[in-house]
Amino acid sequence: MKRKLYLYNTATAQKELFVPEAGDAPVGMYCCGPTVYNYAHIGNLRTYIFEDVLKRALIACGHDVCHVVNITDVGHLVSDADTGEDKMEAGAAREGKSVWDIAAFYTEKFMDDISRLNILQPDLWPRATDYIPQMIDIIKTLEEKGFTYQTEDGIYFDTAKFPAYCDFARIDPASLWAGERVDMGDKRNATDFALWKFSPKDEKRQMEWESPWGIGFPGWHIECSAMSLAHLSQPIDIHCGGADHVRVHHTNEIAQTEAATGKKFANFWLHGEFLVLDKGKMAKSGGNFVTLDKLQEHGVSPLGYKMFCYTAHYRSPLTFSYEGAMSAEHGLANLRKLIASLSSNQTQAGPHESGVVNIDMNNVNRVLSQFMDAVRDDLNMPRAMAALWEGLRDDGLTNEEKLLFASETDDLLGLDLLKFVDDDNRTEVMEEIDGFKISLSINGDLSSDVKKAIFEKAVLRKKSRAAKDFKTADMIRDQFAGAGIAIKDLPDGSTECVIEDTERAGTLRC
RNA sequence: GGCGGCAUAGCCAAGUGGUAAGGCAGAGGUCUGCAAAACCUUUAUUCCCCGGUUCAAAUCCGGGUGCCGCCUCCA
Repeated sequence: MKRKLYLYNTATAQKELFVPEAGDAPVGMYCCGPTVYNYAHIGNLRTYIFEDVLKRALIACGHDVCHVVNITDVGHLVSDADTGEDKMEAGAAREGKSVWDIAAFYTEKFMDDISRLNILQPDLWPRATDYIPQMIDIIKTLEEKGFTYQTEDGIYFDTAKFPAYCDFARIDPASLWAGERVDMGDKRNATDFALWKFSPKDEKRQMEWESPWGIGFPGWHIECSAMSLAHLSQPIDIHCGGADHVRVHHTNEIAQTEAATGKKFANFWLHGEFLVLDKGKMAKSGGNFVTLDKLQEHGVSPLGYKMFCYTAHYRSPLTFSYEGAMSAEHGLANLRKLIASLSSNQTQAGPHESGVVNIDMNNVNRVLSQFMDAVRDDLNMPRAMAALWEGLRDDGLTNEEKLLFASETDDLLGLDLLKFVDDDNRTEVMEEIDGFKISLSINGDLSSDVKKAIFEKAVLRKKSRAAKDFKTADMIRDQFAGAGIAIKDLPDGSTECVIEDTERAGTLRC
């Protein structure tokens, strides 16, 4: 049985009930992917995080999904509508490598980012350069139908011949002229765009192909039409991308695809808003971009950043700061600790008797439906996260019920919420020395020498405290802190030393 | 210049007519020699400003101010 999912459709400018085109067949979901000429910054990544939630929500609502994300490894021009350098070629020149090397390198980096963010792998990762024949076919069809014209530097789509051109972005073509920023070149209309570009006569491009019109390379927009049509049936159920794609890229995709096929291109169009800085947006060209690695240097993990993205709705700009991202990192750590505390079997809260499996699905479903209602309402993650916190603190649920609830929500969130539950890597060593109970909680392996040093110092601290020599006791605590060891004096009089980093702990000596 | 969006606590932000979610940070408490950790409690009479509609407005309307995005490669 399918659950209802409401999504905001850019094409109609309203929330609509999502209905797949083809009944029980997998939902076709096409997401515009990266241009692999540089690292992805966290603003780019925000969009893939939103698309991941969308995909997981579709699955949670009972749909199968065929998810396609393209890799743009050719044809993206640096500037000036359809003139100027190709991004790939520029990147290659910058780094002294071939364009193919550049593409391979940044493709791998991007996939690594996706994996670190715990984003579900797309079913297909088509690369633009593998679809040149399909692109040429579409352009040929457009030519036959009279939608194209040739200029000195390429084949162009004549937007004047596609009257619905302005519908999607709700633009007034006349107003575009007022901007005085459109370099017309030989184009007939400001909105016309290149389908095929000829290689420059005086230089050899690294990426170029034969075509009926001459040696050259494809325009940027045609690749998405070719790759989406190659793998998904038309109309595509859902087409996604960043908000910046509405006006140009997606408008052009719709024009060329619908002109060529005579059919509707896609039913639902979803767009993720930008991650913004105090002063404007994050841009690859601006040099102010933050990568996942840079975030980690500031103490924010990839999943901490994902958590940060969940604080805002995907259709709202989200203001980035390290402070804000760090608060999400803390929030995620608190969430995991809270969830881990549910599994410790010494506490048995809740209205049920201990010793039996304390799970009443009615209770789990009650809080889970609060969470899912928010998700199903156009992916309202801020509300969903609030529902998660409230569910975990609901007195009407047993720990087991809460744990199941957390596990279910994590299928949607992908935050590794149960990370601290059943942490097999952590070992406990307990010793009683001179009447003092000391336990070590170790994450990894620790040599017996270091263990001995820790025990000795911990005992010395206890003795100092007993003798009211707090100066010595506090000094030892500081030493431990310096070695990444947290000391907790527990209510039963014992002391626990929590070792997070065994390498740092190794610096401690007797 | 044209089009669109936003303005809610120290920070990130939900909330589109019925009396302000959630997270982070902060404060107080329990515990402690002091801490840490944990737990408990608490934090916007008010939603940029000025008018208006309404029994009722953060939410609707008009005006103003400020910020941002798109129109150019962009997630």
